[in-house]
Amino acid sequence: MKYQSVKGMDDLYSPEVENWQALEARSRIFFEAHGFREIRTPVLETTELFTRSIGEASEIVHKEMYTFEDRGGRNLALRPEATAAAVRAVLEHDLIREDEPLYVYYIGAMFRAERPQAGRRRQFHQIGVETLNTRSPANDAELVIMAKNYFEWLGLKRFKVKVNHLGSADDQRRLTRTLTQYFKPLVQNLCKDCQYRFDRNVLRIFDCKVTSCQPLIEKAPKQELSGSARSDFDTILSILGEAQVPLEVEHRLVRGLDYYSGCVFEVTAEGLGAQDAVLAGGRYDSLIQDLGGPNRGAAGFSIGVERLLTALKAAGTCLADLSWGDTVYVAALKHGEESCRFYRSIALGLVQAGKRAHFSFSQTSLSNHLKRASKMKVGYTIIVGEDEWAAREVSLKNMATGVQNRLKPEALVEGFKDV
RNA sequence: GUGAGCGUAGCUCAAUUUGGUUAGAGCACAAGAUUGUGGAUCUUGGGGUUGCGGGUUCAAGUCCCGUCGCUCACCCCA
Repeated sequence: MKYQSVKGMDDLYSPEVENWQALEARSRIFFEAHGFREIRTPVLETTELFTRSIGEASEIVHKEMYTFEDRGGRNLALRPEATAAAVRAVLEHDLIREDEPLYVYYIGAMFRAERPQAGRRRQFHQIGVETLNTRSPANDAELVIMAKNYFEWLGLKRFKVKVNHLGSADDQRRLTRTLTQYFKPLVQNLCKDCQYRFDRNVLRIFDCKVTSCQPLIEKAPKQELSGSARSDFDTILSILGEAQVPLEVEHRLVRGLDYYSGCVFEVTAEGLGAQDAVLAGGRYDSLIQDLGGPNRGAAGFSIGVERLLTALKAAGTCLADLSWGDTVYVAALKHGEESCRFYRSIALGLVQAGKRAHFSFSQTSLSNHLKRASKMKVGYTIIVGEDEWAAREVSLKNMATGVQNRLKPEALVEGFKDV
C-alpha cells in the first residue's frame, strides 16, 4: 500500500463517525444549555503563545509540539491544547466585559507528537469549556458539578472525580522548597525518572507510579494551604459535598500545564488502559494577564473525545442510532435516461416523507435485491421492475410485515401509512 | 525519546518439536438452487508478491539481519 495516514492520526468513517456526530451534537446542546457559546479558533497559532502559556519547560512545549516556520519566517505551531488559543481570541476581540463572566466552549482537533498508544493519538480531539473573568470558588465547584452531570447525562456509568488545590503562589514555592529538602538525602533511592524530576520539578515526583518510590512519596510533606487558598478549597469541597459529587481529594494530583494555579480536578473512567483521564481542568488565574490582558481569573476543563467514546463503549452506552429502520431500499431494476428521471421523482418523494433512501442499481435478481435489503435491516423496499415500469408505478413493501402495495409515485408519501 | 510484542485473504485467525510439495478455515463478499419476492439451509466461486529487502538452506510463512508499519507500556497527558 503506497499511502497511509500519518502516524497517530486516524481516518473516521461509518459506523464510528455516527458516534462522533452524536457526541458532538449532544455536547453542544448540553453546554449551550449551561450558557456557554462556541468559540472556534485556528489550529495554527504562533509558537510563542504556547511557550508563554503552557510553559517553556513543560513536556508538551519541550518535545511534543508540531512547530514549523512558514514562508514569512513566522514560528507557528499546531495547537497542543485550546485554552491558550481561546484566551488569545477573547483578548484579541475584547470580549470580556467588566463585571460579567464569559462562558465559551470549543470542539476540535489538537496535536501532540507523542508515541501513540491506547487513548493517545497525535491528532486527538477535545471538547472544552472556559469560564473567563471568574474568581469564586463556587465557580470551580460548579464546573465539577457540571462535568459530573454531563457524564451522567451521556450515560457514563462508572467514573471517579479527583480534586486538589495547588495552593497560592507562595504555597507552591514553599512546597517546592520543603520537598527539595525532604528528597535531597533520598535522591539515590528514587527511580531514574524521579531523579530527573527532582532536578526539574519536584512536584512531579507525586505522579510517579514506581512501587519502590511509593513509601518515600507517602511520607513526603503534603501541600499546606494557607489563607484564602485554604478557605477557597474548603468552600469548593463543601459545595461538592452538598451536591453529592462522590470525589476523592487527591493530594498528588498535579497538572502538567504551567498555567494552572488553584483548584485542579480530573475525571477518570474505566476501560481506558493506562491513559484513563477523560476530563481534566482547573483554575488558571494568571493566564489572562500573562497573555497581555487584564488581571482576571478563569477556570475551565477539557474532555478527551476519543477517550470518552471508548469509555462510553466500555460502559455499554450507545449514543448513535445506527438502525436502518427509516431507510428505504430502492431496487432500481430499470436502467436508462427516462427511468433515471423517474427515480429522481421517487427520491424527492422519500425526502418529503422524511426517509433515507438507498438506491441500488445493481443488475441482479429481485431475489438478491430483497436479500440485500434484509441484511441491511431497512424498514421498506421499493421495487421498480418491468411491471411497475410499464405502468410508471412503484411497489412499496414493508419489510417487517411483508405487506406490499402498488402506487403511483405521487402517492408514495401517503403510501407508507398503508403498508 | 526508552522498552516489549506483533505483521499470513476485506475482517478474525490456522499452518506439527528452528523449516518439507499447490499457504488453509470461519466470517464477509459474489453466483446458483428460486428466470418477480427477503433474513434459514445447501452448492459453487473470486480473491494472497505471507509488510518490504537481503541472508542461511537442496528447501523459508516458519530461522538470521535490516527496514517499514501496527499495538501495548514507560514517559507525558485529555
